[in-house]
Amino acid sequence: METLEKLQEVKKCPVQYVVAINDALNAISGKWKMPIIATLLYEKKRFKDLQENIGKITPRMLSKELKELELNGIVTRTVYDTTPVRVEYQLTESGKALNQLMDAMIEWGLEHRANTMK
Amino acid sequence: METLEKLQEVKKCPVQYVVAINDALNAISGKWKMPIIATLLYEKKRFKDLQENIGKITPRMLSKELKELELNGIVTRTVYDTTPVRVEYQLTESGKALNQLMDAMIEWGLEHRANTMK
DNA sequence: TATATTGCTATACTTTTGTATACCTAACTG
DNA sequence: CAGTTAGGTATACAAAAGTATAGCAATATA
Repeated sequence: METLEKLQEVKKCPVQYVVAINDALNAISGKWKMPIIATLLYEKKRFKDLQENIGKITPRMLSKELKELELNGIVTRTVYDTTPVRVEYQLTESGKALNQLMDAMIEWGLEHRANTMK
Repeated sequence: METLEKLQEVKKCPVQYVVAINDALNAISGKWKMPIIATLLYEKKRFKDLQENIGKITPRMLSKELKELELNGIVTRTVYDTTPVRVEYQLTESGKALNQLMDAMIEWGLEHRANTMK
């Protein structure tokens, strides 16, 4: 019986699902990833634009987060060979698809507030 | 033009949405919340059951996380006045509803792996 | 009486995450 | 030629998150 339960659990949650959830968490966790992604959902932006849009973020954090997002395939960084150089950040397909995930979070969040207030 | 853009942004993302996303992030962020919630999705459990199911979590972390989850309305804690006392943890409606959010994360995660491998 | 189990808490520590402040290069602006 | 802008980096530090280890009260079990 115990073994059966374990088997059912395994059936319900294969390893790739765990990995998938982990990837998603890595994509959105932390203080600044959501603001950055949300800003880029609207349109691609330059470093300074992001800084101004987001507000209190330090250049160090913005730089660090953008690097991580790029490494994780959420954002692409394009350097234009103009003078002065322009650097543009935009969401990849995966990055844009986070929109759906944000919707699911909003849905849950609103419902949760409704639940806990009643 | 700039002001218009700002207005559009506000329209697209009202404050309650930001709050909702924040609530969702608080519910699922960190190393242990997902494992705990996933375990409880299956059925309500006692402290020791959770410890055994999850594996390497220390009692300190489990205790801390459960308290936080309870405070945030994700989990309820019930003490049965038996000898010895039994304490059972189970998901609230909001807690159970995180299932949908997990599905969205899995969907995104799988698609993301497919994207980045191609 | 000695040991085990449940449901934790206490203390001290390490690691990760985020902040503050200053600075750099290359170009352009007045 | 001093100051500004873009796109950052370097260094030091503070705060948050997580780990390791020990212990405790109340019962139950051998």
